[in-house]
Amino acid sequence: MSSTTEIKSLHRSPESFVGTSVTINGWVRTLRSKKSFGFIEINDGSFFKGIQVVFEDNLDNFEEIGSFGVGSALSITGEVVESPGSGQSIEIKATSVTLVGASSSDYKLQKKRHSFEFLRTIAHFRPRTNTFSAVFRIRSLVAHAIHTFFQERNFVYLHSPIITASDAEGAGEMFRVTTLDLMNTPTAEHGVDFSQDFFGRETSLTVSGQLSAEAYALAFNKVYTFGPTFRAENSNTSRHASEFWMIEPEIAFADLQDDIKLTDDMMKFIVSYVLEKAPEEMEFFNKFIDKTLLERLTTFVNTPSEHLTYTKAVEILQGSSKKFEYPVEWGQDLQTEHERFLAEEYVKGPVFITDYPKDIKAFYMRLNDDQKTVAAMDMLVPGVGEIVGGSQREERYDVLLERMQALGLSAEDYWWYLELRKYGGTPHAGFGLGFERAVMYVTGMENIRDVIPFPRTPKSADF
RNA sequence: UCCGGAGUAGCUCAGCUGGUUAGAGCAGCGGACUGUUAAUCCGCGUGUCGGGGGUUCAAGUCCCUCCUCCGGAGCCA
Repeated sequence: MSSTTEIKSLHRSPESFVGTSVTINGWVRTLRSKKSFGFIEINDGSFFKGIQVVFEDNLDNFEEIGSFGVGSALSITGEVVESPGSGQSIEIKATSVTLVGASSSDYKLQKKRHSFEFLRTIAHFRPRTNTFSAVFRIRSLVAHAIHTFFQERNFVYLHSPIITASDAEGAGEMFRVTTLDLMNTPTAEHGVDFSQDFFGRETSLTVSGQLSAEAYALAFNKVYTFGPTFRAENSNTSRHASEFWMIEPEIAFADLQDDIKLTDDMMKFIVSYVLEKAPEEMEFFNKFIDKTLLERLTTFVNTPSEHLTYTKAVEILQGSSKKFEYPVEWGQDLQTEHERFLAEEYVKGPVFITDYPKDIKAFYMRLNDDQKTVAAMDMLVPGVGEIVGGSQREERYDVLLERMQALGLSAEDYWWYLELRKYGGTPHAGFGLGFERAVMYVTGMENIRDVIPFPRTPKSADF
């Protein structure tokens, strides 16, 4: 195949291409043909914008070109010229237009506006639309930003296992992994005999890599995981998916304040990175998806984040004149309406809530000196809500064991996790960032299904 | 899972207190047009009215049930 030019490079330095001949490969977005000439807008996926191609009746397949449908794959060679039209600075005057892959008139992606709901039903075509082209380029950039952030700070990227032994994580319903014949399962005294299963025990898809990350943080000091996680919860919301990606850093010799600092630095790095690398996409989101997006993101990057303790947050909520559906009471978890009020109305920006009552938080979170709260933190952002959840981990063997016993957890199941506290344990902390929620925050997209290429949610695993 | 809303043409939607041949815009197709930008102008076609059951002389419209989707809540990231 002859060398091709990416449309992105045409847009980034148009002057340098004027007068030269280029070949581009891409898909037809719109095609308008007239009696003796016509226009093709073609997009190759390299850039948010496509390029306009002019074809005239001196081409031997002029008639045929006029009949190419939206979605056709074309290879076009031509001269880059300054455009006499007002919509673009340059265009390509075609010397050859070759049909690589035909489309047809029943192509589902029409040259008109479509609802996101409809586009979800044609998930294989939606990356060819402006919005999803931008979304998934940003998603890729956010992933790169995350790796860059941690690698630059000498964190080790840990691949935590995707198949895990069950009952060792305790973060929601899990998808079972088995090779047993479901029509004829071997049974033991108390149900299915998992000793005959592939791994000789009951296994599931991971719901969190945190426990693995803790072990590795106590060897490498600074690690992060970044991979898929699975929750079999019957959650039907715009913020939950059954399969999603999570970033879970873990740092040793560190406390909750270090953890918060890391979270804040990371989030600001991601936002700055995307604003710098994808200005066209971000302007598009600001114009068509959320008109306050750029203002919100630049404010976030340039403003120190707010911190509130849970206790203080409860006081604020109780003292506000706002009427809540659920009453606010110390000891109760904050409801979505409370979190939204704090982030969207009280702080008007991202806010860290720390030191929650121990009874509403996980067993591994470090007990504070007041014996009532734990060193936990949630980062709440306007629009998305909880985007990060983290904590300083309980490093004291006896305190951890006591806490597990109080919650009825088996020390046997967590034997290696407990051993980390017996041999060279240190104060350490970490957090989990929902990758898709970060993408939603950065793009302004409101439904998690629209920031995942092929989303898995309850009752939906098409494609 | 709970609460609320919706499902009618390829898409977005209208269709009144049941009434006989179910509508519009857009997309598509055909034609016109020397510079379009979601082009414009003229012409053309399009339906298991989400599935099943029921009430009725008659159901897109009323009732029951199931399914799916959307918004909110819970669970969380």
